[in-house]
Amino acid sequence: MSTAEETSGGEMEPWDEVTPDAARRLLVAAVEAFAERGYHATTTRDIASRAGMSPAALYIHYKTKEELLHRISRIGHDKALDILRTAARREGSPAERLADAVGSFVRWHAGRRTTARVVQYELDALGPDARAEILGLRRQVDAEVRGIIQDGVASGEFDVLDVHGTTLAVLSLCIDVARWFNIDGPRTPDEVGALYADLVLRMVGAK
Amino acid sequence: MSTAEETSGGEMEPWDEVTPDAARRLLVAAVEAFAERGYHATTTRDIASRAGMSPAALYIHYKTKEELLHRISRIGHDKALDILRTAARREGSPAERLADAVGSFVRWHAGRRTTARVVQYELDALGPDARAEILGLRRQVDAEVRGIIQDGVASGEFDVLDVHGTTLAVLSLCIDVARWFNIDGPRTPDEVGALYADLVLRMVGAK
DNA sequence: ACGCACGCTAAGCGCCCGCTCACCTTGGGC
DNA sequence: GCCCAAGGTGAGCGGGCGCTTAGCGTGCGT
Repeated sequence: MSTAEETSGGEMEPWDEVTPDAARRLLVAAVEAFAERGYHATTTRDIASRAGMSPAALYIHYKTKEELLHRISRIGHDKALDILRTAARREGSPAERLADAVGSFVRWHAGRRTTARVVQYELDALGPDARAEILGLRRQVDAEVRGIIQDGVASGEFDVLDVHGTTLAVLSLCIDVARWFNIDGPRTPDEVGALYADLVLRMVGAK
Repeated sequence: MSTAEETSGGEMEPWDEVTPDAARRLLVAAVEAFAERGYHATTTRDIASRAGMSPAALYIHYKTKEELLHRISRIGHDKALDILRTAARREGSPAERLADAVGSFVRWHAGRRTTARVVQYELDALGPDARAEILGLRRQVDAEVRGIIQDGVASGEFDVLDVHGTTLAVLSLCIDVARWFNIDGPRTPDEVGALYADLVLRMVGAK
């Protein structure tokens, strides 16, 4: 439960794929603004001025304010899914894989809290189509974690009565980190990741 | 871990204390609107029309839209705290008290999901003074749960390394129910409460 | 050397927001 | 029967919203 070889706390900004530079600056500004004040309370003027540009500049790179949220949400969910897949598909016992998955997932939610907040809590601000796309990614996230837990149950390593419910609870626990985690607080993302990995192993009754 | 004698799922509307009748109808309308679309995305016209009144009627009973949120948040936190205190101070072993606390707290977050959503997720929309008042209530919520866990550790019934961190995780798990719970979904509030009480007893290593 | 595509800005349009105000009903006390 | 407080309405205010448009500067291909 202690090894932390995976990325995730990795402090590199994952927005490198967004080009050109001005579009990326606007997107990063939007992440900060949405995380601080919420999507609906954020104005396009606020986003533009954080990026050092005029309000109209936003519309050169994005059709609407909602497209910004959609792009952020899409990239964030891709990253979260990638983190879980990497942990789920490494070699090792179900307990090791689950601890790795929870540890890296929590480190991401804590270390990249602004992004995670937008990704996890602003889903309802998306229109129906974008929302449906993101919900598809969430089902894949759920499937990865459920897969690990099922493996542990099948091998007799875990003791779980309600696999779906426990999966939901594990993900719920990780996701809520984005709500309460404070970078100035007493815990580092690594510490929270380690604590949560331990707690989750207890939840599944790992031997 | 199975007994569920406590209230909390109790379906009586807790808004009886709000008078006169028109003020209560406006407040209930605001809870629904805030829960569905968020505080900032909700208009005063929407609240008033849900209550069957004109937009101006709102300002007879409340000074501002924010006062509505403040009242909702205050009453909701009082209720949540009351639920936890009742469970924490009953007689019984730490494990029984913790299971009761988690069970009733979760049943409230699931059964009264609209209120819980507003209470737990719209805190940042309050001004500094109201925010500080509510944060004080949250510290009392934390203290109640921490107290039970500390009792269990002291009596040797629980095995917990990080009491503060585990308390945070337990509350976090319960609170996030308000985000994902769907009244039309496969689980009843009672079922989720029972599942979560079991999971939390595992988290604290209850004998 | 020059044109023009591209990235950006200043200005502003139409709309809807939170909130106010002048006025209208209604029901109980005398 | 009359009055007035309490509770309601319709109209509308000042302002800020998301977004558009006309035009400007600059760098690159030729």
